[in-house]
Amino acid sequence: MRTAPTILHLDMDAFFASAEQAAKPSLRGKAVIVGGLGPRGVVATCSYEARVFGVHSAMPMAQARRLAPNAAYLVPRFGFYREISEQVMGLLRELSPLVEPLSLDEAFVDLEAGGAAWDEASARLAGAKLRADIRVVTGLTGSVGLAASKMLAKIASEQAKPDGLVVIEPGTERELLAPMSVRILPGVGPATGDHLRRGGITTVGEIAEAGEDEVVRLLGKAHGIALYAMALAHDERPVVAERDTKSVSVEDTYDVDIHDRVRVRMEVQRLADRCVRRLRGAHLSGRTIVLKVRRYDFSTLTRSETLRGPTDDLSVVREAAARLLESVDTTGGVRLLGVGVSGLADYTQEDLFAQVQAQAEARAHADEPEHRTQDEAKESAEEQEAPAVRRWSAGHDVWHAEFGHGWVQGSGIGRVTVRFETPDSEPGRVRTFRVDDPELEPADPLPLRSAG
DNA sequence: TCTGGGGTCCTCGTCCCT
DNA sequence: TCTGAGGGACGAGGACCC
Repeated sequence: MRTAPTILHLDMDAFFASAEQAAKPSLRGKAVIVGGLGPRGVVATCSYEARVFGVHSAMPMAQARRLAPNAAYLVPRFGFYREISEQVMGLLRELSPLVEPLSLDEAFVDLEAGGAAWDEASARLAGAKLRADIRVVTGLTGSVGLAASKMLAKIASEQAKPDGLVVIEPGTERELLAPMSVRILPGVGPATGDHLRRGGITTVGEIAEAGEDEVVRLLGKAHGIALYAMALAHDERPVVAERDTKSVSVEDTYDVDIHDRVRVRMEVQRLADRCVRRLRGAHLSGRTIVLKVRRYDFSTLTRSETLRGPTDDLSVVREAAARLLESVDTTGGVRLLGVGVSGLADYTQEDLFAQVQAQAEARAHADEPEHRTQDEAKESAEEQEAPAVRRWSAGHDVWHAEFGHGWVQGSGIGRVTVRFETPDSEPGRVRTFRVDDPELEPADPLPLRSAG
């Protein structure tokens, strides 16, 4: 255990919503909710103004609309968020080579490894400078936690939210943790929380008092031992810069349950195609094919098949997925289907013919980004469905020959409403066009800070 | 009032081999 | 040939995280 708070955890504040507010002056200070807008969508992130109404992440969108009917509802734009994220991660790497991104908006940094800090004062300084730099480069705010371990640094950044910096001084950890809910510990979700509560444990201090044997009895060996250590503020997990991908998967939730078996088969084939494209994009192949089915009643089952060797062959994955589907009863309807590949290798043992074919197909999809992260799948789902009639997604950027740069505020019954403004303009005017207006075209997001 | 998408890790049961 | 123990691979599901 290190003796200085030199592990930094950065968490961008309401990241997707803040990025949208920065890009769209008319949304600043307003309730903004980003997420799936379909009938089964959920909230990905919402602005602090929306949280006042009780809206929060993972809430069904229908419920959010009831709580905050006048909020701005936007579809996530992962490409845009990724660009901002890369700028932020760049700032983190200036502090240390040991940066562990957890998602687009979160990361750990080992300040000691980079020589950026060695004691509390220097760590505090590095954290403050980072927050200032993020604001200059992106215009957004991030919260910073500093502590002697990853777990505590994360708890500190949670306490710092929004737009703050909190240091947990070594030696004060157990005292700080004791009164906190067990849910603060990593790995304690609703189910584990319930188990502990039934055992009479609701706070971190009570886990420490109960003793390791009791916690193991309640939760099982691996989980129990790990959690007991966390409750004593023991967390030796290092900051790891590079992590190998363990699996690649795609899944779709359908607006309406699918009952037709033929359609289910077709969807599984489509998902297999998308999965293989992602796999090849990352130059990977895998041995185990997984089919996921969520039925009408939300019960979820998976079926998997392990091949003799790794593959990235489309027909092999398609056939395996189709075989797996035959063992699943879908009468009653399915709301979600997914196809995944695990047991990954960075090469295949297939014959040369398959390799050549793979390369040919990869070239056919050369317009896809080379490496995709989990966040990009949602985006690709939309890219997939290039419709015959142009579809304008709420929040996406557009260009109009006469009025210039704007974004889609809403669309329906043959009309699309656009607000014309840019990150550094005043809140703009709204105009409505026909969805097939030839002067209107999709546009790339503008940078949040003008160059120079 | 319903519950996304992409991941990781763990547990448990089964099967097979020694 | 039968029986049991132990371990590894595999398959399924649960929990959790962002």
